[in-house]
Amino acid sequence: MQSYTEENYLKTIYHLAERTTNVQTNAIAEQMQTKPASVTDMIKKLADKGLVDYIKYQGVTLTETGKNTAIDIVRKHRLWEVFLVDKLNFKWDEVHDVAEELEHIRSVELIERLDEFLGFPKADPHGDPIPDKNGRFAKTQFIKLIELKVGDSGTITGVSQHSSAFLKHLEKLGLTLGKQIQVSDVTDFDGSVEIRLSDKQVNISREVAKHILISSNGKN
Amino acid sequence: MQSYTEENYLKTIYHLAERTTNVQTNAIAEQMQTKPASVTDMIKKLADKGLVDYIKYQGVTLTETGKNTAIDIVRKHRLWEVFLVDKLNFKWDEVHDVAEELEHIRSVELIERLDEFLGFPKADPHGDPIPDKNGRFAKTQFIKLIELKVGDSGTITGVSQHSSAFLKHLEKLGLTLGKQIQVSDVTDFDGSVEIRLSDKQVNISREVAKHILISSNGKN
DNA sequence: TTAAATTTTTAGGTAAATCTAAAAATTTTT
DNA sequence: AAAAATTTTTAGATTTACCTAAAAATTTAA
Ligand SMILES: [Mn+2]
Ligand SMILES: [Mn+2]
Ligand SMILES: [Mn+2]
Ligand SMILES: [Mn+2]
Repeated sequence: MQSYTEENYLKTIYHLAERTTNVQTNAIAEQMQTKPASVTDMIKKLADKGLVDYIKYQGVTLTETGKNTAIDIVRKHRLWEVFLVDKLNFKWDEVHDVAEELEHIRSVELIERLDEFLGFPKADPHGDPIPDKNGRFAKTQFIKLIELKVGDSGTITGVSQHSSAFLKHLEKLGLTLGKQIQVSDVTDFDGSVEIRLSDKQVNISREVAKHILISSNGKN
Repeated sequence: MQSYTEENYLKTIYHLAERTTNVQTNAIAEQMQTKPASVTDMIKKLADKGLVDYIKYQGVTLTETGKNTAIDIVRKHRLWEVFLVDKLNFKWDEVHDVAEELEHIRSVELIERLDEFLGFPKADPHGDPIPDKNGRFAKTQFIKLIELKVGDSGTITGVSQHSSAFLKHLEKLGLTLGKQIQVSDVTDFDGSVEIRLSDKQVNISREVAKHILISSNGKN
């Protein structure tokens, strides 16, 4: 049984490992809003518990057990987010912090029943896949909107930035999950992207386009 | 902002104060499954924070702030219990431990929306009243079943014992909330009570009868 | 291939919530 | 009103999760 803190470290390491091969102390510290020295302390503890493999100065990797634990927390986080949005009418930009607390509630029964109550959802409100109770989930194949060429089209299926400001911005532009889009132009001046939606046309900065994930309908 | 531990202490003191006027260190220790020395430490801290009034060797009482905080936790505990039973199909004997964790989730918005989602319930699965968002709730007037005389009837509206064993026992006997009962006999030998239900007759020990709460339909 | 910059670890400490053992205060019993 | 029993507090430690400052290792740049 892990403390909330240990669980948060495992989750952070898991997410960092999705992007980089070897996860560095400083990266963990930044993510956890703590100091590198504290991270080193915790890594040693997690290593003692067999949750991470650790060689001094070489970063960490999750062990099988550690990875399973992390995935379980991710599962809980995402299921609670679905609950908050689908059942309690929260907006997609309001759920993260509460889910951050709820994910630590320890009851296998609770999560299985919640999953069922929600209809075994496959993705959370941000398009992220929800692992099933055995920790399995499809590795979704997204393309960043920024990578599309003029004329390409697809469906918004996720975001790679969960800040409230970003999500609110997308909402205002009508760029929400499930929306069908087509890139109609890329501005020479600043690289901003012109998007055609079913009913309107919007312009988004490169920065925004980087964090919108598209499931492509192939080239057009 | 209080820690989970502080919240649990406040809630325990609140519940003990419902029964006794001055709440003793040892009583808190027993309830919290900890040592009296630890309780003294925590009481001092709560007193420093203005959540309890404390005079050495004289026990504690909650301040207005302390009491409001405690009631808020009780509200959350009971709302989550309703959620677990009504929405996730938990039995009334399965919800306590999970609610014990959920009650500490800190989000005013979450609880208000949960309350609404549940239809603003007035009582939890054990018949205990749920404070509204201003901390107000009707002080329910119960009679213990043990206090009824032969011939008296009423409705089961609560229990004063939340252990799984006790609740399972009641369930097996068909003595659940809302059931109409009449005392048909009190056994001379062991004081056990004979109860008439709509469809059957059951016998319960004095110990069980002490913990069933009845809203009386008056004498009969 | 040194020197400089960066990353990571170690050393030593703090605060919260516990504990045990022993002392002090209060209450109950003779 | 003593003595005995009970309750409560104090003293001194421990564990967890942090911290700062400084040392050590690694990586990058000159
Ligand atoms: Mn968290
Ligand atoms: Mn999410
Ligand atoms: Mn609790
Ligand atoms: Mn209850």
